[in-house]
Amino acid sequence: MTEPTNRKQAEGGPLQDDDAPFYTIGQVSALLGIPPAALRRLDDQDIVSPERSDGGQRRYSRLEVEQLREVLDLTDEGVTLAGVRKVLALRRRVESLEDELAGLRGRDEQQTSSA
DNA sequence: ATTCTCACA
DNA sequence: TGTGAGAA
Repeated sequence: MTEPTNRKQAEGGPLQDDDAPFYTIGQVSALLGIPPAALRRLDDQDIVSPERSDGGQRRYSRLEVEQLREVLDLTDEGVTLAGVRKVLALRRRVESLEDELAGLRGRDEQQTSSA
């Protein structure tokens, strides 16, 4: 294996490895090449809001860093923060609809196979 | 040394 | 969006 396969399989919630490692705002800003102030803006605008630890400092997870990359792609293309928020809302909407569809599909398979 | 909030241009 | 003051 060339990659650290430490991925959990069946976890009972949003408590995965991608949510565990927390980066400081400084690390993330260096990693993404954007000023800390920009990260704080994103948090204030409810686009990517990291958890806070002890003294109220932002702690970014891997997942949030990835979300940040997506946001940067959009803003680089000229999408405003308000627009990004809408894109994110639509993205969540699609996910929930996909889940709902998966559920309906499962129910339908029961009927179809017993018909 | 870092990060936080708030304010200003 | 970037910068700086002042506190933690």
